[in-house]
Amino acid sequence: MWVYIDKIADFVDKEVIIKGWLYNIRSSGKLMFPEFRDGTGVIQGVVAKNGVSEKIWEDFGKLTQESSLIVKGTVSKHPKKEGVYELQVSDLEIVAIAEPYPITPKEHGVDFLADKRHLWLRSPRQMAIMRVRNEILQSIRDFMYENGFTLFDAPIFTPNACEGTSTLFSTDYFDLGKAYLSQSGQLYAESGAMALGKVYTLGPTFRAENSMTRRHITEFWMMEPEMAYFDIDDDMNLIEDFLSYVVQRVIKNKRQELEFLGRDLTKLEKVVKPFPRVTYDEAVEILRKKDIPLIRKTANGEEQIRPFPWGEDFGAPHEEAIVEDFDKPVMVHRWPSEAKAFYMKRDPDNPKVALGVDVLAPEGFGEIIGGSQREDNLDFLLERIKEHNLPMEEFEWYLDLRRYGSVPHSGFGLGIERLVSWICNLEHIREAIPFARRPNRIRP
RNA sequence: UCGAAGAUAGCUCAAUGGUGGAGCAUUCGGCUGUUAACCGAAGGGUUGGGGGUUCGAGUCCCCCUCUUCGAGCCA
Repeated sequence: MWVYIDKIADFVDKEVIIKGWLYNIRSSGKLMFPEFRDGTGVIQGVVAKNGVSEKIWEDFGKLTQESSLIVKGTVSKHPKKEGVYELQVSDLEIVAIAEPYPITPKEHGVDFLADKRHLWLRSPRQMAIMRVRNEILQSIRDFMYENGFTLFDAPIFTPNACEGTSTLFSTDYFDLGKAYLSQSGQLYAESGAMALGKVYTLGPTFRAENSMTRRHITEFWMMEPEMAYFDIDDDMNLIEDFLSYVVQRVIKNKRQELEFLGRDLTKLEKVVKPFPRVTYDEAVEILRKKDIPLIRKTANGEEQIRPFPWGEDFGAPHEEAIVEDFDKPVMVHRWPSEAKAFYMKRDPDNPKVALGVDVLAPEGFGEIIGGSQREDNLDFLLERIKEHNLPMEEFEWYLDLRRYGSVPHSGFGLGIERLVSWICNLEHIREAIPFARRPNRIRP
């Protein structure tokens, strides 16, 4: 009977068939200890020379790392290790002998592993990350579904630039000129919210930013909910509920994987609502008290250091300083409107700030969510589009949403790979997606 | 785009300006409880590319390419 390794404990003393690959093999004269993996786990086999036919013994001698095979044997408990099972092998069918495998059980450099990404994904660590990613995406879908959101897929080819064209990938689109790869589905989600009330998009987005950091990829997945009649506080309430649900569910269902990745679960267990809410003004106060300055390179290459001025965006050291006193995600809200996107609504109580919110993950993982209440007034929106020098004709359909029954509404965008990086405690975002796209890498 | 470090065997790394080595992987041999098993042997190199200094360059100098790590930008 064909069984998967993760279910092997149910088959002690029974004869089973495992279909998979050879992960490693050790031999000790008349004994061999092949390790089999099948995608669900790894199990050590025991092959005794006097327990199998001469042909099977010889066949095991031919096996190389990652050779594919089908083995038959009896499941037994490990003689020394509690809770560990072995397969007493009785038969072997070689499916394919693998050529010398480039990824050995020893250490490798990141560039080499990136070149062999299609094979690297077979290592236990990468498989654990992919299982956590799967759980994260499933829990997102479940949360949205159970809370009355409708999945509303946004197009990937777009004619317009949501926030300027400098960071867009472009391609030819028949007789219609240039098409751009979407960097956000938000504007389309807003039209969905006006139709269905609560919607979300979930799909790939693209940024042509030459950012070579551990937190950037050029193609990343984003989840963007958009809710009619939600103000900025409703938006933040949703963020709390949502993030708490996802993190706690991943801990519950993927504990083994997180532990394998060396994740400190006590830190994730603290991620339950409410989250601290810090206004931009308060955040600037924190930076001044902690003496974290703004450092800028001037035109002649000199470093200019000054106390953090109101109105500037936060860099990596600032985010870290703001987050370090908290053990939960921090919601920084009410940002200087000058620095923010055209669609954000100004605070009626203080027009200098926009009703935007950024969620900074703990432990220095930085921004994982950016959201806002949207400008619902047609005239203000027209002003903003002019101020930002955006092509008015491309936004006509978007302006219609304000012409035909405009309502207050809010939403946010969540970077899936950054969430995966944080939950898995990854050094680099390249491990958070099967095939990371970065400015210097498009293969494999 | 800027700054720093780096590129030597399939991989990870050594090598005062003076005959380029080791571990793993591969091949062969040994071992009946191995755990990144171990022991023995073998094969494996245009030292990223180009130019220069020198009796002699992996090593020093210049140019280029690529990589890594930071910064900026952002999710």
